[in-house]
Order: sequence, then structure tokens, then C-alpha cells
Amino acid sequence: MSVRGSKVNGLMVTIRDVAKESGFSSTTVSIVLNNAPLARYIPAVTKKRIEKAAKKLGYRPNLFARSLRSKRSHTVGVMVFDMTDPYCTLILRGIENTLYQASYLPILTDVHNERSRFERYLEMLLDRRVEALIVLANWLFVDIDVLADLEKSSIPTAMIGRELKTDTISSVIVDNEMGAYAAVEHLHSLGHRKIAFIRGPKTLADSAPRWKGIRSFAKASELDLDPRLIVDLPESRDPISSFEAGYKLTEELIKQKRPFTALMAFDDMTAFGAIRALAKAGLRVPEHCSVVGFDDVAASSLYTPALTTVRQPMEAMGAMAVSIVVDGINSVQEKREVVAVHRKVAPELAVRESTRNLL
Amino acid sequence: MSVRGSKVNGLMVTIRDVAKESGFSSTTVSIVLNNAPLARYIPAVTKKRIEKAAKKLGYRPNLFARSLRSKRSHTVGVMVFDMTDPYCTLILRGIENTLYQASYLPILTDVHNERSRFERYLEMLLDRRVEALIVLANWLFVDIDVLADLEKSSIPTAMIGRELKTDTISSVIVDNEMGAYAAVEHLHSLGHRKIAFIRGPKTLADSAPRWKGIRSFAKASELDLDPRLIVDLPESRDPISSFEAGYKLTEELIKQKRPFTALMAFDDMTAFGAIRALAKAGLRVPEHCSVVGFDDVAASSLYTPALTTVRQPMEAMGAMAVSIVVDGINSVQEKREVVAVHRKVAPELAVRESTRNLL
DNA sequence: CAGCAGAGTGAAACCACTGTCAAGATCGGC
DNA sequence: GCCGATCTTGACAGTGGTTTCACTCTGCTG
Repeated sequence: MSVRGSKVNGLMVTIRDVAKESGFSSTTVSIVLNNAPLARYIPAVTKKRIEKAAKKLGYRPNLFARSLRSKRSHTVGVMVFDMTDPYCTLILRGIENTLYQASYLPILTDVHNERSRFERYLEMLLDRRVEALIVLANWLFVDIDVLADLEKSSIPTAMIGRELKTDTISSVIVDNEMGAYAAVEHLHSLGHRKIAFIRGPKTLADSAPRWKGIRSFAKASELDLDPRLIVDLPESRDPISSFEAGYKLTEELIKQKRPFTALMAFDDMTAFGAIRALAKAGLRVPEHCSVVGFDDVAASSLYTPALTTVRQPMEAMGAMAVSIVVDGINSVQEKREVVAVHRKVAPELAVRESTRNLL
Repeated sequence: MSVRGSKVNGLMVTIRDVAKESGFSSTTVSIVLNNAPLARYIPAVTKKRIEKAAKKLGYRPNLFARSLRSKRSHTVGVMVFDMTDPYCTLILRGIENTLYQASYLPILTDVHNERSRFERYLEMLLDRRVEALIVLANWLFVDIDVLADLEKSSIPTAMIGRELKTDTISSVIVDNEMGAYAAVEHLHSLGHRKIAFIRGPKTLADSAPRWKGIRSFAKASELDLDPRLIVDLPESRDPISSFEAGYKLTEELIKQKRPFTALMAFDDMTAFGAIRALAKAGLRVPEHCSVVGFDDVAASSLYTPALTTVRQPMEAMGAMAVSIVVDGINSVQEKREVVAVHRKVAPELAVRESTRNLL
């Protein structure tokens, strides 16, 4: 292994040291080591000598200096609104992995759903000249201001989990409508007709399209949507709270004595809460009631029963956001215009153990 | 709000622009805006004028230039060995939050448990002159090499989740022995005497001390440890796999027909697998068998039944690692010697629904 | 009234690298 | 032996800060 960071008595070795060692000027060294255009004129012997000297000294270019000159940081800012939301994990993995392949490094910030924190972090990231921004807008009321702040930043920006129509900020979202449609369809195909629904909070962007998908299936198949079996999650800034809300709402649904054989939850967390409530009431899943979630967070397949849910291709979505902004960076570099792109990816129904045929 | 990034026709405003605007030299501007020692000689009027000019132009210092001079990046490298491990999430949150308070920014890297990736990332981080390193060694066979690489880096480094005796790398771990002790003690106090154990893989550092804690309790209370009820997780680099292994091993334990009334799993993932296997065999938790895990990952409290487990104070551990390395950075800055510290934090038993009295 | 301390400020060096530009060397062709 | 083209290389300027050092100017002491 190369003698990493080999320093001469604590000092870093600079390009000048390599120049001295190799007998050429630092200009030539720079040209050779960066394989700059001019390098094609430099004879192989010279290159060899310089490379040997560089290796011998363990030379590593100082990225501060390089960045100062080139105005590039090779860094991308990632803003998450709440990292503890299990929804984030796989997306972050997708982001990380794709950035790695493109040789960018992520600076991760967690906004804790606080506006002040958002502003401070945004400032910090821009001060560091991140070349792009990826915003993971999970479980969030994105106000107009946030978007405006982001637009002002004038670097390629992609938002995951929030549909946008801007032409400055790209977006990657799942097709909520299609997912919800598929989920009810699944329940319907299993014979369920009395289905309870826990809808998302109205302030959450995902809520409406998911409900639309359900309504659209209901209409197409003449499924009756009983308004007394439809409840809404309260607004909250905390994704974990949807577990508790799911629990409480399901308790109330049960107490109502209005029978249902299946329950469709807004997301997996809510579904977990619902399952808990059903269990408390002596109702087994899926024997007495089928339950379906949305998202397919990591825990869903580990749950007992394993949760049937609508899978968001999270890793792919993260990767997609990265490739969008990397394209953006390249456009900026080549002084082409950056155009926002909006991707809506298809979810996939993951049928597991929490749903079954109505006997 | 300040006119962020206000640029004069696309160019950033530099300290010289502020100098020109205010009528002072860039030296004075620098002194004033940084409140450098010399600033005490500068009269308030001058300061006011300079500050006003800076604000008016929306001046933001170029951190590349600053870093180049000061040799500081205000950045900390965070290396995770597998981000998808739910064990990481809260620790990362703790790290992020504490770094934020100290005005450092994290660069997050996920090593995917691959040595080549580790090396490349380490190199990238050092090239960027991160001022410290926090390594989240979850579920990992840390070979000697990795440690050696880290030691060579000669920046303050803390490792979470792996006990070390080095005097160059700090460590933060949970007291595995104490945690395991508390867990068996809990089962014992509920009346359980026939307890099955799924131990961790031998190559994992946590395995031995946890088992030691169990043995030590067994000895103290004359609990009989039936070797036929003791099984080991296979070695694996994937934390999710412990779910499957937990499932399989529990299946085998059941098949053995050697009765047990409680099961202590190596970690929560394993416990989830065990619960699934028990359920498949028609055994309810906790009615027919109590189950206890270790870690208290986010999903544990959401599980049905909610999992009794040994809680690692993960957020605190992350925070602790940060304060250790920040102290280290300060020491380096003041040319004091950096001494590694080793913290072992006490876990806490979280008693929930998966364990109950033996009737 | 020389001398000196200290307040207030700026010129210039420096951090490490890249890119432009031009000069010198080499070569082929006439 | 001269000319233009093609190599090969290095001096130098520039990137945007910070810091050293020195200079000027008061005001005060001896």
C-alpha cells in the first residue's frame, strides 16, 4: 500500500516538492498528474519520472487549493427532513452509492423538520460550495419559502418525495395514485368488500394522490367506500407518531362495531399501529383482518406477519436523484442550460403475509 | 432575510469587494469580520462601516481560500460499515446533532462492509482534510489492517461499537456483558428456567461479552444453561441475515422438542426472526414463549408484540463519539497531545410485551 | 524636544494549485 | 543554413482568504 500521507516532518508534500524531486517545474507536474490536455506533448519519459517522484513522496494534491482554483468541490449536499424516519434509510443508501460511483462525496444534514435548522444548514452547504443539492422531503409540510430558498441557491437541486412543477428544481416521486390503486385492487381481488381506510394527514402531499387512487379503483369496480370506515391521520411532524395514530384510529374503528375485513393504512408505520390495535382487540392478522401498508420500509418484511405493502423503489429513487443532479452539474460545467426533470416512478405491490383471501 | 449569495453578475463577492466598498483594506476587513485579536485596536466606527458594507454586498467568505490558509476544514468524516443496519440510524442522528452544535459538517460514507471501499473512502476523506473520523463499526469483523489504516491517518478518531485498547483510537461501546446479564436476569425473575439462547457469531466482537454476561448470571443464580438450547448465528456480513438465521435456528430449536419457555436472541433482528418462527409453529409470544432481544432498534417498540430488549443509548453514544473527537480536534489545535479515551456505557432494559411471567 | 509606546491601518507574502503564454529546442523541408 | 511547424517546458498570474510586518500618527514621558 502506498505510504499514505507520508509527510516530511509533519508537513504535507506539495506539488513543488514533487517538482523538485523530479527535476521539472510544478507546471509540468500539474499537467502530467492531471493528465491535462497539454499532457499529450509531454514525452513518456518525463511522465514516468514525475509519476515516480510523486509516488515516492506520497504526494496528494491539496484539495483546498485545487478547489479554490477550479471552483469545484466535488461535494453534494444532502438534506433530510428527519433521518429517523425509516423511509430515509434506503434512499440514503441509493444516494450514497450512486454518488460514490460518480466520485462525489455527500455532506449529510438532518433538518429535524425545523425551519431554522433548514436555513442554517442550507447556508452552510452553500458556503461550502456543494455542487448540487438533494432534498429528501419525507413527511413534510414544504412551505413555499423552503422552495424559494432552494431556488435562490441556483445549483442543481433534486427533491425526493414531493411532487413539484417548478422548472428549477427536479423531483423524484413514487406514483402514489398507482400504488394505492394496486393495493385496494389487491384487497378487492382477495374478496374484501368492507375495507377500512386510514388516510394520510391532509397537509401531507402524498395523501391526496393515494386517496385518489383508491377512489378511482372504487369507481372502476363499484367498490363501496363506507365513510364511517374512513379516518384521517392527524397532522404531525413526526413520522413515528403515525404508529400511535394508526393504533388509536384503529381502536376507534373497532369500537365502532362497524365490521371490516381489511384495512388499508396510509403507510407502513400506520399499518404497524393498526396491527397492534387489532391484536389488542383479539383480532389476528390476516386471519381476522387483512392489513396493507405503503412504502415497504425495512421493518415490513421482518414483521410478524410480514406486511403486504406497496413498495417504493427507494434505492432506485435515491440513485435517480443523484443522476439528475450529476447531469445538472455537467450541464453547468459545460455552460449548457440546466433543465429540471420530474420523475414519477412506479411502485410495486409486495404481497406478503398480512393479507389473505376472505374465506 | 439576507440576500443570500447576492452576486454581481454571477461572480461571488470577495473580501476585496468589501474592502473597496467600505474604504478599508482587505486586511482590516478580515480582522474585523473574524473578530481576530487585532480587532481590539479597531475603533467601533470602522467596524460598523465594514460590517455594513459586508452585509450590503452579501459577502460570504470563500471557505476554500480560508481552509487553504488555515488548514482547517470544519468537517468530520463519518464511516459506517452498513447504513441499512437499523442500528445505525439513531447513532447517526446523535452524531449529526452534536456535530451541528459544534458547527462541524459530517461527510457520510458507507463502506458496505467492503475493504476496497473502506480504503477508497478513507483516502477521499483524508484528501479532504476532515479534522476527525468517526467510525461506526456495526456488524463487522474489523481486521487489524483497518485499524492500522486508521491509526496512520493521525487525526482524532473514534470508533463506535467496537472495544479497543489502542491509545490512538478512541472507542465508545455499550456494556454488552451488563446488558446480557440484565436480560437473563429479567427472564429469570419472571420464572423462566428453560431458556434458549441464540448467540452471536463468534467473529463478532459483541458475541463473547454478551455470552459472558449470561454465564455470569447463570452462575450467580444457579440457572442451568442447557447446551442443547444454545445455538450460534452463522458468520455473515449482512445484518438483515440475522433475521433469517434467527428464524432458521428457532425452527430447529422447536423441532428438537426440547421445551423452552423463553428465548434470548443475540439482537433484535434475530429476535424478530425467532418470533416469526415461533408464530409459524403456532407458538404465541409472549403467551407460549417469552422473547428478549438486544439493541432496541426503532422497529422493536413498533413490533407486535412490542419487543422486550436491551436498549443501547445510541443517540448518546453518537454524541459521545463526537464530543471525544471534537476534544481531540481542540487538542490538536492547541498542540496538546491527543489521548484516546474509551467509554463503555450502560445499557438499559426496556421491558415491553414480548416477555411475561411464566404462569 | 527627543524618544517611545501603542493605536490604527495597509502592502505584501503566503497557502497549494492550475492555466495561460511565451520562449527555447528540435525537426523537416528547401 | 534558414524558416516555419511542432514539441517541451517553465515563469507568472490568479484563485480568496489570513497574517506578518511595517508604517504612520497620537499622546505621553523624561
